[in-house]
Amino acid sequence: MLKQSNRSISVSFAQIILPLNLTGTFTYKVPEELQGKIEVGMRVLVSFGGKKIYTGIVAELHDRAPDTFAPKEIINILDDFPILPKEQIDFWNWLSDYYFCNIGEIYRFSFPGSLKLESETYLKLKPHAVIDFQNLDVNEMYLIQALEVRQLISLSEIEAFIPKKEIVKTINSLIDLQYIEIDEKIAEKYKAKEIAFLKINNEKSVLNNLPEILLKLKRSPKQQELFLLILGKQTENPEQQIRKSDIFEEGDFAHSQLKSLMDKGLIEEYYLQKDRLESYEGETEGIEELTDAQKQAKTEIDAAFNEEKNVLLHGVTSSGKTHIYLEKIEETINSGKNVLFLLPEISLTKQITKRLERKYGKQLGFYHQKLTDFERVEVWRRIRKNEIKILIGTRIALFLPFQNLGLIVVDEEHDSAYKPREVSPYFNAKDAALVLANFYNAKVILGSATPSVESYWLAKTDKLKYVQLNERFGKVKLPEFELVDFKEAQDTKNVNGNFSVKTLEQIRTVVDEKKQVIVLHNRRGYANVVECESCGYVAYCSNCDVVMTYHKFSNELKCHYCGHKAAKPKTCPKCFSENLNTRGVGVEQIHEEVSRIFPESEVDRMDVDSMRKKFAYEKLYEKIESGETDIIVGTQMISKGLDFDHIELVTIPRADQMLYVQDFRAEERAYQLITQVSGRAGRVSGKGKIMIQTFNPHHSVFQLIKENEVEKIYQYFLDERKKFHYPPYTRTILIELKHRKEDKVDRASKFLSSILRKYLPQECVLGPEKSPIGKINLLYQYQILLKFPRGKNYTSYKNFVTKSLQEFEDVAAYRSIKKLIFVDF
DNA sequence: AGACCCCATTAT
DNA sequence: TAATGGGGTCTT
Repeated sequence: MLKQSNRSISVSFAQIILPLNLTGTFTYKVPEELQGKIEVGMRVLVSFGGKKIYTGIVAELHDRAPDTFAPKEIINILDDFPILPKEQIDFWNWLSDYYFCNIGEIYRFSFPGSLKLESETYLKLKPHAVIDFQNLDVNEMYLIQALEVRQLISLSEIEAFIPKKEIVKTINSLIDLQYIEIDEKIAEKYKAKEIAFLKINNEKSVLNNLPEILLKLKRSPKQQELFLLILGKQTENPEQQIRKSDIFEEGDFAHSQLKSLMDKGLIEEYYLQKDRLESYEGETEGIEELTDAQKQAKTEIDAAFNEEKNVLLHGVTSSGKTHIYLEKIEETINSGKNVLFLLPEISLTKQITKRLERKYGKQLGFYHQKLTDFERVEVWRRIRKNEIKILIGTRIALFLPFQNLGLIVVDEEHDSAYKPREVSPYFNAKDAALVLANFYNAKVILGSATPSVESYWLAKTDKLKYVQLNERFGKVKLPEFELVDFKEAQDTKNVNGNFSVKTLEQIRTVVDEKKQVIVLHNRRGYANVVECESCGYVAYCSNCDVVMTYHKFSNELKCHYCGHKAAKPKTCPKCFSENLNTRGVGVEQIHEEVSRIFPESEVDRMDVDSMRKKFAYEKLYEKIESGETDIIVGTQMISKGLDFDHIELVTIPRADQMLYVQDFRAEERAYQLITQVSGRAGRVSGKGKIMIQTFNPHHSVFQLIKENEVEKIYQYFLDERKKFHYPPYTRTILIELKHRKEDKVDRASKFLSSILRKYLPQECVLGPEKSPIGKINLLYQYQILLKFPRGKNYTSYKNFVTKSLQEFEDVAAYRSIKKLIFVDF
């Protein structure tokens, strides 16, 4: 009876999300036999375009027949249960809507590749199918015959003997006839990782006949040695499995020797499946008790959560934000819910991971961009099966199929790695986390020592609960700031290269005490520009409108935008003068200088270029931890994750250059970078010192940092933002148009902005103008900036933007123009 | 994204 | 005159 009534809800059509960068979802017909089984969130196989078969996701089931086209049928369902929870589908829809990106793009970005089978899907004969060859056409016959010979055939292999156009028709017809089926097990590209182990075959009889066996092996001493090694291991510790790879690592054996032993029936090889994800196996331990200040903060968080409010936890460096996270994580887990812990980059997870590992062992999972696809599938499955209680991951972890999410922690919420501009879809993981949590009815803690101005504003306007922690753990003193007037130092000739004598003396003092020094210089390479002194020639990138940066270490010129490399010219390519000079100081040069001034000290460099080699980061990390390194010279990289006990001085030789970037967030970033890197100093001793060299010691940002009055600093930023109509007082959308032909983008951008002006208030549309970097990778770029007042109208403004973009799209001539849309950037 | 069609440029 | 390739269109 129940089944009957269920069936009366007609679900003859489905909206399918395809892994393609196309607008919207696609309508397919649900065939009769799938009608009881299909559910939203399941994966399905559908054919799209010519012959291609894709894995789509059911976004919606309905019975509204389309009237402008005849929908194709869904070929098959791939899951018994929805692989994607409802909350995730809501989340995808929100992202697509809010960030003007196609839902298929989100699907492609967020789903492990091997869960999206394409034309490599395999077909097989249905067992016990009785085939009536009389009624088959030629293609169907071919396919059946091929399957009788080969058992399994992939879709792409079928192309060899069936015309492309006929493939889908043939398969569909044979599936209809119940002759063939899609082999799901094989179709899943994912395979569990297997590890080879060895054991003595029939240990009892071997031990009984040992003398004989050894005699037999007498003429092959290597085999005997190998045999005895394995036998020894097995009898010594029968519980311990013997890994094949360990044996070959321990002794100098050849695989042929093992094979002979196996052929003689003495040794047996067997395989065990292994999780790719290494889990911590050691003991788990409890959390240390909170300090009074931390307890107070935690109480405030509890209160906020009770009022259904999310939290901005603003805690100075070393105040023990992690302690508080751990408490809340513990509570969430105890209440039966799961936790997502977001970090800007996975490489900085050392400390938090160690602490969580010790406590939660196997219930902890990791998920980030650096995992292989198979590793991703493993984590995906474990989350799906609710086996992971805490997941530590980067922004991509937002897309895992959480079952019962109770808390999301966004650590270092200000970090720009949460909104990279390089990869689409262009979403801000911090904002997305708030929305995702809402769908799951979960709570969020945004944590940072230097919150973004936007988050601070949300907290101050009561949209987030503001919780502060302003003393360092153990009441350790905050570092002392000193602004060094570099102009004055120059005038009084108290300068050695890029350093004032005063700064150098301080470095000397700290190094002599066997403490460590950080030198921050946030510019890659050796020099910005290579310039000809005679004719003024400057080396430009051949693909971009930027000068090439000189890297002395690799002796080449690099373009930091497209990656183009060129040899450093010995003479000027224009006038052949040998008078080539460099201008602009990069971190390599600072490193060289510091090494020269402190020849007996160990000076190391830390930037993306020197950390490119595998384990370079880990090696340097250890070197610093062990105290071998005296002075670390690096780019912004050093402001993250280097929590060492013996750093007592941080110097920034050319602090001004951080402020002179054409970006309304430049000052905010400078503040964050300086504060973050300062937090590395004096974490234990409380004797940290920061020396900032500047030509403008009276600049507001430096003065405010020195004063260290948080409220004043943020008020300053907010005032500036308000004055120039920037976020959080407005919402911005940046539209970037790119094309190889400059005149075409120029015209297109003018056209698009004229459409936008038609619908939107004039003051909301700025531009078009040539982007600050006019050409990257041979593409000319123009931009239009939209600024909208916050408030209810935003949605209607956004709808007009969508409408304008559609009108723009309608012009055939402009369809080849690349459009990038950045919301809230 | 990928298949297909149309048309222009180019080798033969 | 055939061949190659770029650009544009369409896919449910």
